[in-house]
Amino acid sequence: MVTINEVAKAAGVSISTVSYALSGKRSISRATRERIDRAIRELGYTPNAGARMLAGARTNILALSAPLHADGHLPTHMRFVTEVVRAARERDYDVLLLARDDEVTGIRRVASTSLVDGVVAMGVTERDERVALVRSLGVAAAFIGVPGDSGGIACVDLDFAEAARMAVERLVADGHRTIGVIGHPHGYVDRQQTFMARFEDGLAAAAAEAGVRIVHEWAEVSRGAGARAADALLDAAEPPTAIIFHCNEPAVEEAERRVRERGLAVPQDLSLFAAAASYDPGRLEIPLSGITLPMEEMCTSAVEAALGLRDGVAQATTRILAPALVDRGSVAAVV
Amino acid sequence: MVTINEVAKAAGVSISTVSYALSGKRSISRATRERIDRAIRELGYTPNAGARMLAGARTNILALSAPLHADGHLPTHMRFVTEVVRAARERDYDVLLLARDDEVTGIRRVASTSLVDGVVAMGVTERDERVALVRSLGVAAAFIGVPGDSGGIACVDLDFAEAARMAVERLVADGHRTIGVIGHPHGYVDRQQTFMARFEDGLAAAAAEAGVRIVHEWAEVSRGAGARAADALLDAAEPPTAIIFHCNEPAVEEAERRVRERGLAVPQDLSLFAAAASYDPGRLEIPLSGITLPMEEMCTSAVEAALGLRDGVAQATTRILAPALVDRGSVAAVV
DNA sequence: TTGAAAGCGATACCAA
DNA sequence: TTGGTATCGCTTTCAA
Repeated sequence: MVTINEVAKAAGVSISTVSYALSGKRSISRATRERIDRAIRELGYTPNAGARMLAGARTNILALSAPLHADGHLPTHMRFVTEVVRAARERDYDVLLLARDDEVTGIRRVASTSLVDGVVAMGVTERDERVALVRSLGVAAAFIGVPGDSGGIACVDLDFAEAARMAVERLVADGHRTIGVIGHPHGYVDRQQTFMARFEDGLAAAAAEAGVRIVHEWAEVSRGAGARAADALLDAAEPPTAIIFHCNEPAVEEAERRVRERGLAVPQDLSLFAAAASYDPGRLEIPLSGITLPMEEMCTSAVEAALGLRDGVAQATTRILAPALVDRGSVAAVV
Repeated sequence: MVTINEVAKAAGVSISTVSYALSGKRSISRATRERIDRAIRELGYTPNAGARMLAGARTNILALSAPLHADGHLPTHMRFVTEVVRAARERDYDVLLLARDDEVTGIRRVASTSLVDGVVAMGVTERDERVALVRSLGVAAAFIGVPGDSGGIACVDLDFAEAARMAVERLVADGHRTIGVIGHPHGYVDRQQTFMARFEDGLAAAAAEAGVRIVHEWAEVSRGAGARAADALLDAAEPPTAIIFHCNEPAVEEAERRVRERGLAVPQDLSLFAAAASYDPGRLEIPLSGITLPMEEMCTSAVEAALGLRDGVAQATTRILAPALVDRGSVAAVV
């Protein structure tokens, strides 16, 4: 392995000069810089990561705590993971993946050994044990999702309450008075994934204000659950005239198919709205008006927060992203 | 941060003794060991990762090169990733995820800086540039999939040719003479994912030997592709009496639904077989007889290979796993 | 069974 | 603009 010593020797300078040439932390004469660059190129030198970690203060590695549940949606999960990797790489960071029951203990391990400079946590719950953990470890961290006790830690999330409100208000504006909602598997609520409660609160508040009725169904992960949820809503005595989807893509696809099978035209007979979609609602069989989860921004923001907090978690703040509603013609006035 | 020095001081021993107590590389008296353990516990000591990497020869980090294509199946991809993480963690290794166009260049980066001890590569293609790369870098590596030029490198894969042969032979044994095959998106073939050619070769060889006809369709990722493929097969002048699925779960689900819609009973009217399934064919709407991809074993084997090769890539070998056929009643004799 | 000390390969301070 | 060198925290050889 080529070391900085050999480069220095080859370039006829001291190792500190090579180091500074590499980091750019002090000015180097043109001639010296060129000699160093040539030596580096010719020798094929790459600085040793371990030595850098030890001597420098940083590792240029970020940990991603990515818990996956049995009823979780793998494509959604994977998109978050790859977006975090992208954002990290754009900042010259590598990502260490903590998964498979190692999402919590792994944080302690990699942080206490100074393997990583920061931690990004996804799949955040209301009483997330990782909050206290990163606090006690004093490691820079950012949560994708807002836990109950978020004081002093960095979080980023879509404004789910506002997303729900916008969905309801959009439908109410078109005269809908009974609105169906198909939600994620109920396990999401049970394990207190934070966005669920905030979405539900937003729904209830907006519905109360507008004086409209909300009918709720939950689409489990099993095959046919989306269709069954749609049936349950539409078979009711007073069926909704609009449905808000707050569930994963497979359930939406099934529901759309069932709607079509029932001979209902969208939006003439039934309005559909995708809320906080982790997929592209514009590419469904029936493209849906709605709000898409800003994954890219969420992950970018989380990575930046996890890297910026060099002095610990104290200065961190919560960032709530405003939902953007895109109209695709799946919502219309009640006939 | 607590260092080994402080532990040594607190325990009243030298740092080398502490180090050896930690690594277990030389025997320590019971009394000394207890004093050290207590000091470690009381001080909350955890060895510094950077220092370990620098002084020791290893980093306890493994890189996972995980290319993802537009037509790739995210759940399958994710399962491979998590299985690699599991296998790595069981061996006290962490996984650094290389993705998002960094699957190749990332290998060079993490290997040349000695950030990782080994590399596991998935999504292997026939002429995979990562093969030459790991060879030139001299980094320990293991491929999940067998590239064209696999000499001297570690690979592990299911025996796709044998899987195809078993599928054909199973159907032929029940008298099927025209067999339909629904394959992965054709992009898999175009980019030369190695398992595709081997599967196709096995199919062709087995069909030729048995003197039966193979009719091929490819299910793209678009919605409805699985159903269309099934229709294309069943609408033919001489429709197959059996279908082998060598595609992802969504396509299989669609095809099954279409089969049902066409009023065909399985296996009375049509036999179905899942070959090299990345999902559980037993949990489909119509449970399928077939061969499941042994992901767990593949990933475990890859991780072990990537870790075992301490002296470079020279002693690596290819490991081909035998397919296991499980009968679930979806195949029967032609009427 | 234990200790002293020489590295490992960088970074960055202090001088020049 | 550049060089010398202490330092980071650990592993491992060599001695005792």
